[in-house]
Amino acid sequence: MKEKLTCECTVIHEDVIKAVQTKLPKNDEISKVSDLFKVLGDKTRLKIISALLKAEMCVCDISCLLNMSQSLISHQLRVLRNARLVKFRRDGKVVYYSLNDEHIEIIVQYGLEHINESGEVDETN
Amino acid sequence: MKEKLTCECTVIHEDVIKAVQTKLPKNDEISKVSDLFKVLGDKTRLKIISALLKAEMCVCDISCLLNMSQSLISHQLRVLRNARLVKFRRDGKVVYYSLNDEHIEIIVQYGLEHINESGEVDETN
DNA sequence: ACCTCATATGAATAATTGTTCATATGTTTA
DNA sequence: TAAACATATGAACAATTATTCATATGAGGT
Repeated sequence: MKEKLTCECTVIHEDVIKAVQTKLPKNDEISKVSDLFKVLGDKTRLKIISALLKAEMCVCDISCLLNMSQSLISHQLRVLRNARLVKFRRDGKVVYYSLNDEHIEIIVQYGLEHINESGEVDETN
Repeated sequence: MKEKLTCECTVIHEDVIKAVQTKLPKNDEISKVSDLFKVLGDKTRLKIISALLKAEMCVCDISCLLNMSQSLISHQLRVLRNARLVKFRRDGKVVYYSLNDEHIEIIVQYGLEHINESGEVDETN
């Protein structure tokens, strides 16, 4: 007879569960990684990142390039800064942003490969 | 004299903007990639993915393992299915899920490396 | 000291997304 | 065919997040 765990359903493969249980990333690692992907999972921010992959740019440049308000770009740059994806330097009134991490290019690159290989994402829920 | 573009601010580096402009990914590529990261940018889904990295599992297994309701797991598996991150096979009443794509492991791996190297994410807005 | 310009930010609103609850579907077994 | 169980799903609600608008900050030039 199978025993119940904390969930509402009968455990089907307790051995598998036990084996996997010990190998799961820690909760706070999961948190951090999902926060990272959350930051990458936004069109505006991904456009900013794509731009910064090509060149260091100031807020105004990015705003012009993407045709989005300065305020929006500034807000999103803050999110990118908090996630340590971008760094900045100040030169007089102008603040220049650039990417902070080589991983980002690779991650975004893999993302592109994935979508190019696996075809359309099914948007119908 | 500098000319105005569609944005509200004076263009500071028109040359940079023009150079970058041609190299940006297409809008629909940006959309698809950000959709992918959006899917990865959720703790529950990332836990499911982490589990499936280790073994094929049925819905009930995952639900038990993560101590989350069957309904929640099922909903999130649908999101993962729509994004083609997981595949499934049915065996009687039981539906087994597994990862659909080798990229995912690499992307998640890079995510982990990023967060381990760049220290804490600043949560203070 | 004042004006201008680049950037940042708080607060309000709009939009999206995650979770729960109730229930439906589909398969197996009695 | 009825009961039992695994999974799926619609609708409501809760929570989070993106965007806008108004305004603040901070630096440079006059």
